[in-house]
Amino acid sequence: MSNDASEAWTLLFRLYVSQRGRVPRVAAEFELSPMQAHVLRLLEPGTPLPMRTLARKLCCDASNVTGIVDRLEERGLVRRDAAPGDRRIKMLVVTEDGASVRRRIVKRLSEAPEPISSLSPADQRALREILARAMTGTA
Amino acid sequence: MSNDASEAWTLLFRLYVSQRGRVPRVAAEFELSPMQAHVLRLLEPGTPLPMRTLARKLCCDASNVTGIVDRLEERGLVRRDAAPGDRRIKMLVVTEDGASVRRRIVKRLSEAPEPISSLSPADQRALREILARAMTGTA
DNA sequence: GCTCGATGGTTGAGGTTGTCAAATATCCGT
DNA sequence: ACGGATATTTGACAACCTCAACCATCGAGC
Repeated sequence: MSNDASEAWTLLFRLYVSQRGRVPRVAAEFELSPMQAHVLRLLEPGTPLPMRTLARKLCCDASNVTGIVDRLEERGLVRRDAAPGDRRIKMLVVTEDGASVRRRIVKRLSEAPEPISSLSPADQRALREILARAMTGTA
Repeated sequence: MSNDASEAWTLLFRLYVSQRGRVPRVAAEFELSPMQAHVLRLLEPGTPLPMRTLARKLCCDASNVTGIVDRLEERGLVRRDAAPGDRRIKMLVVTEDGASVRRRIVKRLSEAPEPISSLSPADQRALREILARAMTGTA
């Protein structure tokens, strides 16, 4: 483990933490909790996801997901569909309303924050390329 | 706003989210909640911090900080000291125990995750340098 | 077919995080 | 000394989170 790697990670963490307020703020614009907005973001329209898989993505207990999805479902942003072939599984699908809200949230959250937007164009491009390489294979 | 900047930010966000489980896991090793570990990290030993300032760093309501600090104080990791010159303010200081736990948490969390450690040495170095430039002036 | 262990999801209890409104104490400018 | 701002706390209430317990279903093997 190189020093560069660990320092880069620490800086990346610090950068994210400095933007800690963004998700809650954007979520609030849509009257959603931060977690609800996050989950909505994770659900790709047209690609149903089993609850269990979502729990794994969130690194949290399955019982936790039940409540979060309950509240998203009450707002009509998400639906629980049956899975073909396995009656235990419930597939999460984004409704039309959900897809609309999701699109706007994704757009708002993709705006680069000041620490990145103030970098030189060359740095921005290099950063994008390096991070793209880092994320290949991580899904 | 360039495309590179926004894509770089989106990738950085994805990378962080893919490591979402780390803080809770490390915090649990010390029997702390994620937020307690985060706050302990924010408090530099030898540098007292007013509660208010901490609330601003956390982007949350001041009343929230009261409870978090209460629990850290119960464990003897943090202390509320009087501020010289202004009796309204309470300064947070890390105790000896707190500094010891903090040191170990910081160390555990600074280990670079797979997406970064698997980058080439040149990319790791470039990433560190670019992020360092991004974070100058952000404190 | 039938049993058994594993898996997906929910429920209930209990603690933590988060917001808001209201209360208290202190500061500071006039 | 008055009055508006600031720092912190309290109480009420919603959301998040984990754990243990539960039910339904699946799948392997007899």
